[in-house]
Amino acid sequence: MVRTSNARQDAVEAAVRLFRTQGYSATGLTQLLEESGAPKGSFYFHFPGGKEQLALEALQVFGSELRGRIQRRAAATAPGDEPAFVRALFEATARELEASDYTAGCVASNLGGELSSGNRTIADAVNGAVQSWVEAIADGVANRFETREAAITYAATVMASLSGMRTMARAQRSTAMFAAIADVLVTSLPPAPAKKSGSDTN
Amino acid sequence: MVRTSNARQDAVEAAVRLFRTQGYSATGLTQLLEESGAPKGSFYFHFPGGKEQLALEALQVFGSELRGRIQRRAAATAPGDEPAFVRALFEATARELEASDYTAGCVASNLGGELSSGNRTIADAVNGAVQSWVEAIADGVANRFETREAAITYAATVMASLSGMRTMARAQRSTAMFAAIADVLVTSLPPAPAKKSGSDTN
DNA sequence: ACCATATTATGGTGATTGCCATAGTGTACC
DNA sequence: GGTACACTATGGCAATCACCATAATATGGT
Repeated sequence: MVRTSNARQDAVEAAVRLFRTQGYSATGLTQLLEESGAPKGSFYFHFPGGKEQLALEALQVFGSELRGRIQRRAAATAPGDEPAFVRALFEATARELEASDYTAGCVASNLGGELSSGNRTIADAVNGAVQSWVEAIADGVANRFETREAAITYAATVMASLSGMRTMARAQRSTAMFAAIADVLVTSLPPAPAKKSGSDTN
Repeated sequence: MVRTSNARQDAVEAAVRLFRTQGYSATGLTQLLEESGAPKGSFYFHFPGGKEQLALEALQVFGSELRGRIQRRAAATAPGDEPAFVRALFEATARELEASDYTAGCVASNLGGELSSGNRTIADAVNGAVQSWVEAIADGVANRFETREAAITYAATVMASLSGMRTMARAQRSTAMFAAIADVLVTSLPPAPAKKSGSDTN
């Protein structure tokens, strides 16, 4: 119960929202604090690391939210249902884009594009978030692959496609391609294994 | 030879370079003009539309350069060599990233991420560039598909994966995944057609 | 009631942002 | 040699940038 103040959380949530729609550099601290309702006076009390610290926390929050959503879908995927799992990932992204009128970008993608070249700390955090999503996707398709490495490779392909499609769809203001592209990726999913139950003794 | 001044071209080239590594908002006009050697006094003479016009021209230049590279590879692709074409696209992106020490981002991706939500003009230009790349990729794999639509869908998948992988690789400072991901996409390439020569009368 | 700490207000720092008006210089053509 | 036009220098615009020092206030535990 310690102390009560939602200023910190408000600021981070606003950062997530704004970094998604306009990126890092275009988002000023003033706009951020105004929209969040958080007081300006306490910003450097809560975030002594300044704007960069805020970005790291926003990345963390956005990262684990998305990871949670993927993990939930992966856990609900029965052996054999992997195609539906892959399709659901694209479907969910498409719905989110439509619901947001194509403003829902990706924090990791935006921060990465602007800061990967010059800020190793942020680059590492971006990479960490992305890798956690890849792992979660790999969990959802693991049954189709013999090695973890192969599952990771496939999951990375799905992740890259999702990220790239999000960017393309935002510019195009259309989600028309999502379903068809999910089909392409389902095509390269290996057939379900014979389940080591018996008949394949060699 | 009308007039001679490379100020315009210098500015656009610097814009391409800087928008690739740090994006739009993080790139100030001062930095841009300093690095390009172009004089500050004539900026609004050459670009009355200001920074946005510069962005549109940078997008145009970057877009047609990349399209040219894809088209050249597509034209050099013999029927049956489509897997090599797809692999070459990933290979080229990987080499470019390594050569630039992972600073070589994508102008369209960066401008899209920062401005798609609020600037329809830029969003349309981004979409135009991306669609031209998709078309060019589709030309390179056309032999494997019965309809143009199917080729475009596959090409869009490749494009999205390339874009997403570029972002991921920049944050990770590694191109280790590129070859394996190209393999995944080659897997979902349909087999070469029987070449309407004879044996398939039905 | 008191103290320690958590949180915020206020007001300002210098630097930089994109943009522009005005004046001037260069070169080409007649 | 003079006119027209392409180009650039200069200087400054108001606005915003991230950041911070200082002081005031709120709120907890004791």
